Amino acid sequence: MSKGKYYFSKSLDKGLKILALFNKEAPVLNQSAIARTLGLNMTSTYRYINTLVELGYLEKDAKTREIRPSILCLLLCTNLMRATDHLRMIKDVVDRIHGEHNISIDVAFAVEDTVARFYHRDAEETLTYRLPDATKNCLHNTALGKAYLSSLPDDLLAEKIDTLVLTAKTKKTIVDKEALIKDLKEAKARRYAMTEEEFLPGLISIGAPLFDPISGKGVGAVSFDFSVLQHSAESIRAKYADLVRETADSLSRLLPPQKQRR
Amino acid sequence: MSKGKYYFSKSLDKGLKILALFNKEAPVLNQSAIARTLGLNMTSTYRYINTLVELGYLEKDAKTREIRPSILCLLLCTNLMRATDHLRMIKDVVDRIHGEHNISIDVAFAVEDTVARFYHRDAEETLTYRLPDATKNCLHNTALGKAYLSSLPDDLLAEKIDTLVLTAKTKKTIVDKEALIKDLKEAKARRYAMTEEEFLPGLISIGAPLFDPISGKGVGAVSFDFSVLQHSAESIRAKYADLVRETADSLSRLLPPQKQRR
DNA sequence: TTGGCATTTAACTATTATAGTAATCTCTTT
DNA sequence: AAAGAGATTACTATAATAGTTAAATGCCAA
Repeated sequence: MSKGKYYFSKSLDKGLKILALFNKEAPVLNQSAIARTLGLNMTSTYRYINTLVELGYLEKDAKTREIRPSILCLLLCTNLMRATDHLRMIKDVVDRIHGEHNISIDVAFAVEDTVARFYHRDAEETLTYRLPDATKNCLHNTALGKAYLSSLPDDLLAEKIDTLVLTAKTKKTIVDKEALIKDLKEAKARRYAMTEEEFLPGLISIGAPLFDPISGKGVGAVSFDFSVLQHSAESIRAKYADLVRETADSLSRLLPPQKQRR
Repeated sequence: MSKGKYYFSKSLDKGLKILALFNKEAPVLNQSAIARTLGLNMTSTYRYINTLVELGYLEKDAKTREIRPSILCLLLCTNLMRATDHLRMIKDVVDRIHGEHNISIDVAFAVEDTVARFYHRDAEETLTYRLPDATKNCLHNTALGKAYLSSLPDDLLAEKIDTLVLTAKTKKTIVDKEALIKDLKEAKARRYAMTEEEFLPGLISIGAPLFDPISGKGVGAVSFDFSVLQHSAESIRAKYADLVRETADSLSRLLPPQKQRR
């Protein structure tokens, strides 16, 4: 076993990778698909699936052999989600700002190449604590993503940008890496980022980064969203730049101290 | 390796057992507590925790060494919960009944000795899809629990009852096993169960069991809850017995086919 | 500061679990 | 009935883990 990975359980890794395959788009899978996706052979795949079935986290249709997360799995998830309940305080802050200013608000965290939306509030939305939509490929074209990127130190930013594929969601999306870096530098200087119809036509957003309260590292962002029909970019800057920065600061103070990677 | 467990990964089992330790009451744990609870030695505990930390599902406070589920873990949970989205249809049915009759409704599933409440709707409650409260020790004193028990075949019921501890939540709680069995037989015959202040003084509930649409096995229950101040047991029977049975039937039709255990 | 205590991490192998091949079984389709 | 795809089982060499022991680290009190 390689020295650095002496305290790493590959079996656990694989089992969790199987669980992580299930989502809204793939609520049901079969063994072959799992084996293929993870690059495992059928026997190992069978072993891990069987383990998860025996433990009750997955269930297998007796006839079709289709595999899906079970009710027990949901229970596990719920408990885990309850364990991170500090995040509910985020909701309270967002609700307050939303109530006072009647604006659409998003809070998201960056997890590897994904932006995980944690809380979202807008006009017709009355759900509470409706949970993350994970969106890939939006670091360069949303205020959330750009605010987060602007929080990174130069070396890490360069590294991230390097791996990004700047897909053009709209005509205004920034697709040139140099231009993006320039935009992010400006955002960093003024402590907020803006997107003007770079993600969706008609959508203007202003966002500020969230920082881990202990380490000071950027971990996510908060953004306010507006329609071009109601607001111009200039009026948004004038009216909301301070608010979005203050909101980001309030939220940052609520965050759980971030992980230490060994 | 014992023959029957040839296809069972102990490592995955242990890793998941660690994850399953976290909940609202225990949002943060340390290595010793985990080792103690699971009966693992420190090295193995360290290995699995370390694996989960490296994978990003847990995070460890650099100073205090406290361990907690991370944002990535929440993301996993959310995805898994989204995968079981058929359960959202349950919400729709419950909302409809709630809207038409303005009654408090609970839907729960039995998972081993636990009743996991899936959806709950009452007067002041406007949350959507607020997820399970797992409650132990309520099979004998709630309409949900009794309805579920009444759905079991005699042999399985006898087995369950055997392991139950009939704690007296109120003066009216049935604490005699023979009396409980008699009560459940009546419930089975009329296809609904009732509790009259057996769980909480002032609370009367009527519940009907949910059955897996394929196997026909009992998997949970739905109940309506009333206050003694507004309703008598007799009026509830007269008014809601049919409705609760029909609701249970509607919900049963929506359930995902249940797991097959090998 | 030092020493004592508790907790965490690391090194080290015997033991055990797992990977992967190949064989078998079980459906589905033709 | 035959062919084929997917799932399951048997079987071992190989790789991973358990558990012992030891070292490091952090914490607290003197």
